[in-house]
Amino acid sequence: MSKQDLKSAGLKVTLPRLRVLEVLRDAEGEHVSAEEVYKRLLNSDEAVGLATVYRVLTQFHSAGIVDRHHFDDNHAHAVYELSPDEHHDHMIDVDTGEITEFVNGQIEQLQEQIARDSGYELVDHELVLYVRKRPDS
Amino acid sequence: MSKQDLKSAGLKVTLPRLRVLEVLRDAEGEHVSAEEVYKRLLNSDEAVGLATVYRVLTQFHSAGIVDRHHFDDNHAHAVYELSPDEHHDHMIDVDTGEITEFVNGQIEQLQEQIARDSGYELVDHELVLYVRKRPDS
DNA sequence: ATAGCTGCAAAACCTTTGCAATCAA
DNA sequence: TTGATTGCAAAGGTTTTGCAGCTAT
Repeated sequence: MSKQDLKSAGLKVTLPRLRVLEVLRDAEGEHVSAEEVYKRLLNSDEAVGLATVYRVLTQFHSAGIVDRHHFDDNHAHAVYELSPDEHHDHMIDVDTGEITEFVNGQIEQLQEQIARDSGYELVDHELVLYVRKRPDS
Repeated sequence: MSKQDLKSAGLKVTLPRLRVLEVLRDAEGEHVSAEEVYKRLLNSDEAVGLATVYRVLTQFHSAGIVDRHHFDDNHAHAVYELSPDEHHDHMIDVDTGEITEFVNGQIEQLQEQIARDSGYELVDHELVLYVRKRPDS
């Protein structure tokens, strides 16, 4: 239950935080910016200030509740998604901007190994493939 | 020779562009921001306007002359490096900010395969490992 | 000659912050 | 009650853009 997620992160259960969580849950599979979260809340009963959206998303990120990405497409702005149970990576169509998610255990394993071989432990990682539709053969 | 690189990219050979190239070449192994390139040129004979540095770096990036990264560390600014002959990935120490480069053919191959299996061709990719020094065992 | 390039200052953009009022615990 | 949270507006930092003058070809 989401209220519990907030409490265990040391965050008080407030309406704005629940609203942001709600938007993220409804955005399943999408990658939304702070601005986008803000806009989606404007159309609902209880709006939330943009500054608060930014603050809440940052707190969620620190708490491991959401993942943040800086895709090279969206030059400037960060996008967020609820942290998935199973980690996944991203593939972005450079022509359409469409984002596909994928999971590859072998790559995950290799990353662990590379870090270990260099005397590190892997804390996090980000893999993005920029791709283009292959002409039909 | 670098002048030729510019010409084949459809860019006129101008002093500002050569200066930026020079800074990037001298920064071998570093990952420098536009601001940083600008600063390094201030101390030289021929300074270059900050706007021009941004424009030139963007053009170089489009031309494939430089790689651009948005590491999650440098929250805001992008960093650049001359495109290496052999592609490499990055490992960032989350405590110190230190960046290490590495190459792993197996991962490269898997990426190609993932893209192909989804009907895409791989245009580019970005892999960053966020790591922490392992306590000595 | 002329299309492209540059510098400057201003604008655009995303994100953070100060502060007074409000709220959860 | 009281420290945390919020909204607003202002500020901050990076990057882009308009424009008049300059330059490479």
